[in-house]
Formats: sequence, structure tokens, C-alpha cells
Amino acid sequence: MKPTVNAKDVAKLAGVSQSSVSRVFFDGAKVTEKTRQKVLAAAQELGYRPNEYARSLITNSTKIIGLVMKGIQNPFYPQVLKQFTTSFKKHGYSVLFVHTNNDEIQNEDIETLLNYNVAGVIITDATMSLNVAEAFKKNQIPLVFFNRKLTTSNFYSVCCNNLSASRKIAEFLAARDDGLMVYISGNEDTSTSREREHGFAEVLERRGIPYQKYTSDFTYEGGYKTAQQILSEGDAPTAIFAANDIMALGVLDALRKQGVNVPEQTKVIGFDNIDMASWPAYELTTWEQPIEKMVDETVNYLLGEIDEYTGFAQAVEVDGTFVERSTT
Amino acid sequence: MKPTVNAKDVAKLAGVSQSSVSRVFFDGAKVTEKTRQKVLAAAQELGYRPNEYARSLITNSTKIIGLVMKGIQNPFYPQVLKQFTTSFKKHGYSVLFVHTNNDEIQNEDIETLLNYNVAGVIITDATMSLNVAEAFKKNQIPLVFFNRKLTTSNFYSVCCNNLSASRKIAEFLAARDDGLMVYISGNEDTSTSREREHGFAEVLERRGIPYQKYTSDFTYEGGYKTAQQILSEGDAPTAIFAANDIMALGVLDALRKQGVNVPEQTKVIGFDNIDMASWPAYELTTWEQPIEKMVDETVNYLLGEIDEYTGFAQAVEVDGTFVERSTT
DNA sequence: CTGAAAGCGCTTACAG
DNA sequence: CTGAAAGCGCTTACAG
Repeated sequence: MKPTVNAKDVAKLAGVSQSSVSRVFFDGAKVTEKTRQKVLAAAQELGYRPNEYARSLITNSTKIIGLVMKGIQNPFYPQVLKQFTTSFKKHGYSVLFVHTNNDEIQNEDIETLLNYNVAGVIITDATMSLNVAEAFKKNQIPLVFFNRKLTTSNFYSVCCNNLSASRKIAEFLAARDDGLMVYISGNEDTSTSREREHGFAEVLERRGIPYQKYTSDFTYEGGYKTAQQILSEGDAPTAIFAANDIMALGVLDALRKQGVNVPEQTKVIGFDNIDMASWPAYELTTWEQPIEKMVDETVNYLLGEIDEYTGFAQAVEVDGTFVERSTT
Repeated sequence: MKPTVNAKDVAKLAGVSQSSVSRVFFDGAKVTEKTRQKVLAAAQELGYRPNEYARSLITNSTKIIGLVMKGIQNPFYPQVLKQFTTSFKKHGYSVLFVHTNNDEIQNEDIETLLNYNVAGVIITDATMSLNVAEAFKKNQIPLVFFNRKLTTSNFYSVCCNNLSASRKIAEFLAARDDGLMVYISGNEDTSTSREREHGFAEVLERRGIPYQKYTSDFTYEGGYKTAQQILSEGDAPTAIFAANDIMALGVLDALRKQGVNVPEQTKVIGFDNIDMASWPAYELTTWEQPIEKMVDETVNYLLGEIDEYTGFAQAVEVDGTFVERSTT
């Protein structure tokens, strides 16, 4: 059995009641400086630390946030993970990391989050069925969709301004060329891919610029293969807008391999501004997602809801910025 | 207050005792099929799920593994994170993700792990002072250093066969050239960087091949800048062995920018075999770290120690493989 | 401010 | 196999 020191042991050594020990370690409780010192000294001597589980049991709350991710292979998400962990740590929360291999979050993952009675949940690039999301609502566990938006407006989501971003990207390209423009989508059941497509196509159609869409999957390999397919079907297009950076990198590599000059023959634009976009091998023009701001929005909302649950829902959009490099 | 259903509620509805409810949900306890059905039906109806914290409190154990990471920006580690999460999930464990910005794990991170009474701890690329590691030992919490080895042999560690790997890399290069060979180290206080240097230098010295070492930091930017420095100090070396892939990619980009031909003028080898190493833009020759095997070793050890704590320590080495691509 | 006591939701000997 | 009861380590009204 693991050796364990509890509040009673400390109380005895310090010559106070167990309640006083508890008060010293519980934020917000009041004790005189004198008892505090006695307790702290005794705790130090015994190596006491409050049992987090007993605490959770009695307060019916935890300091754990569930973070659900799928595409950790895409460098955008490690960045997101890092920011969330750092930010929550500042507020005294820890992150329970849940990785789903499947697109849709599996039941066992939900079970885990519910069993641990997490204070809040963040869903990034995995999809979640509505009735599962409702389960969190029923348990009054605040939930945020990060970088994803649901069709129903019953849940809080934090995204980049995908629509206006993709419009601006289209306008940027339209101002320079009027040849065929291609959009390479990510997984089509994601709001990010659809919104970016929507804004892009809308502007091009209005301007009468020929436009074509290819469906891919948000991965490097997907971008690479899609670009090969595009080239195999005809001349290199005037511009390719990939729904995220990692696909755009695949596109660039495929174009190079086929001897297509970027940006002279084909311009390429991505989305996210991951670290690699600025590497000399790529110098990718892209739209920067303001991860820090997005994380702040998410954290603030969750902390607020943890403090007092309202179930308030909103689709928050944070402005990103266009980053022009040498692929355009 | 959050609505909460407990075992007593279920017992009442099912017409059994609270103990029976507990037995149904506690693996290993025995109940007749009949009571099981009654309980499950009642639980289903009420939406009951066992409170994990009450459980932890009484069993004095948890199903949480603490995973500590620093360089999540290096694509090697997301891969590691993914494998650990997947593997532990299979065994019913969840991962508490701890990210340290600093090289050395901070006290608050340790506090978190101890407060949550994690079942086990994995330290990847962060360093940990010995007395902190001892704190885990005192609490009988099994600890594994992953991809890092301590100088003292009191802790379990799982690494790739860095020494023989770097020897083989040196021999590979020595068989082809005898000009100046450069080693670019990562952070020098890491065992991985030191071991890779050691094996590499040892072989070259024995063969009388000129050898030089540059100190860097395991990042892309570090590799890039170091390569620039190398070129500014003289002719391009015959070969550069970077202590990890992400630095090697930086090296490749810097060499290209300066018009150095790879592999004709300079051969480049990395270590890890991250996804990007196989991208057409790089085609990097490298040493593949067998992440899956390393993770398995770690998980098995931890599960064993969780089952019965022995404090057994060993420096495990798993064999990786040489992956030859077009940078050599 | 402090202490004695109740109680959070479980698991687990102990009888039956 | 099942139930009544003790107890895990805390927090928190309630008196004093």
C-alpha cells in the first residue's frame, strides 16, 4: 500500500483540528496566521498534500479540462495543445488529453470525460454527434468546439473568420489573374473546409473567374496526391487554394516534382500559418489563424461557465491575418 | 448544483443494496446475472455512472498517467503523444498532459502530478532534478524517462539504441568519404544528443577522419543557423549528422539556400524519421526511432509497476533502423 | 477563528 | 451471492 499522509496526521502534529488543516489548504477559507504557520510546518514535515479526489468528491467539481483531438499529425494542433495547456495551467487547471483515431468521437472517450467529471470540454478537429453533445449539456459540463462550428447554434464555438478570410484570398488572387482557380478541400464534413470553400467560390463566381474544387483530407499526402491528380487532368491551374497549410505543402512538393513553377505558373495559398509555412523550402503564402486569441476566447468562456453555468452558446469568430510569402 | 445520480439511487430503483450496485460496476466483483440485469436497467434509466473520484479515494489508485513533454513543436513528440494515448486507452488509462516551457520540469507541474496521485509518470524531453524524481519514488509512483537516460541508474528509461545507431551512421559515411564530418548536437544536457555524438565521434576518430562538432538545440531554426555558421567558417563539410530530423531539415534548407549540392557536396543525415523526412522536398536519410516499440516497453513496465510496485530500474534500449533516402 | 460532526459516493471486509 | 456498516480524505455548515 502506498504510504499516505492525511489531514488528520497533520492536525495531530500541529495540535489543531482537522478542519483547520483543511482551511489552510483550501483557497478562500480563513485561519489566523498563527495556525497557518503551525499547520504548514507540520505539513512540510510530514510531506502532506491534499488529496485531490477527496476534494473533488466533496466539492463535486474538478480542475481538469478534457481536450479532444484527432489530427495531432497536423502541426497546427500541437500548437493548439501547447497553448491550451499553458493557459489552463495559469488558472490552476490540468488537461486530460483525449485522442480519437476516428473522425467521430467514440463513446469510450465520452465515458472517460464524463467519468472524470471534467470541468469543461474542448473539441477540436473531431466530430461529435449532437446527442453526445447534449449529454454534456445535461451534466452541465461546458463545451467548446474549437476551430469547428456546428450547424445548430446550440453550442459555443471558436473559429477563425474563415468566410471573410477566404473571400479576401479570392480577391487577392482575382486581382492578379483570371485563369482557372482551384480549391482543395479538407474533409468535407468540417465547417472549416466548407466555409473556406464558400467564401472563395463566392467571390470567384461573382467575378466570373473559372473555378474548380477537389476534395481532399487535410493531410500532406492528400494535398500531394490531389495536386498530382489536378496536373494529370490538364494544365496547371492559375492558383490553388488549399484548405490548410499541410495540404498546401504537399501541393507545393507535387508541383515542383512536375516542374511547375510557383508562383509564376501556379500560385499556392494555404491556411493556418504553421511553423513550416515560413521555412525557406516553402515560403508559403497563407492565412494566419490567431491561435492565442482563439485559445483565450475558449478559456475565458470555459472559466466563466465553470464559475457559473449558463449554457450560453455563440459562434465566436476571431480575425486572422493574411501572410504573403513567395508562393504568390 | 450539478444534478448527480449515485449508487444509492440506482439501488433503490433496482430494489437491491448499494453494495450490489457497486459490485456490478466494479470489475472483478461477483454478482448473479439477475441482479446485474436489474442494476444495469436501473442505471440506464437514471443515467448513472460511477464517480471516479470516490473510487480513487477508496482504492487509493487512479487510472491517470502523467505525460510530461516540452518540445511538442518537434513532430516526433506529437507522434509519441498519440501512441501513448492510444495504447493507454486500450488499458483503461487516461493521459494527463503536462507541458513544460522550461527545460527543467517546474515544481508546479510536479505538484499537479502528485496531487492527482497519477498511477504513473512519463518524462519525455524535459529534464527533472534527481530529488524530484525521488519524490515520485517515495510515493511509489512508477516513473519512466522516455527518449532520455539519466546518468544515475536508479530510474527506468526507454531509448533507441543511440550509441550503435550513431556508430553505424558514422561507418556508413566513412565508407564513402574521408573529408570533414560535422555533428550538430541538440541541447547538450540531453543523453540522446551526447550518445549520438559519442558513437559518431568514436568511429570517426578511430578511422582518422576529421571531425567537428557544433552545438545547437534540436529545433529547425537551430539547424538552419548552425548550417549557416558552418558555411561561413569554411568550405561545406563532406557530411553533416544532425542529432535529430527537424534540425537536419533546417540544415538542408540552409545548404540549398547557399547553393550547396546535397548529397554531392555534402551528405546530410538526421535522426527520428519524422513524417517530413520522407517528403519529396527533403528525402532525408535518417535513423528511424521505433516509437511503437518504445511506447510498448514503457506501457508494459508502467502497467507492471502499477500492478505491483517494485521500483525496478533499467535502461532499456530498443533497436531502430537506418533509412536511406536521397540526402546521402 | 476554531472544533466536532456530518456527509460526498464509493469499495470492501464481515456476517448471513 | 447479498446487505449493513465502516471508512477513504476531504469540505462545510453549525456552535461556541
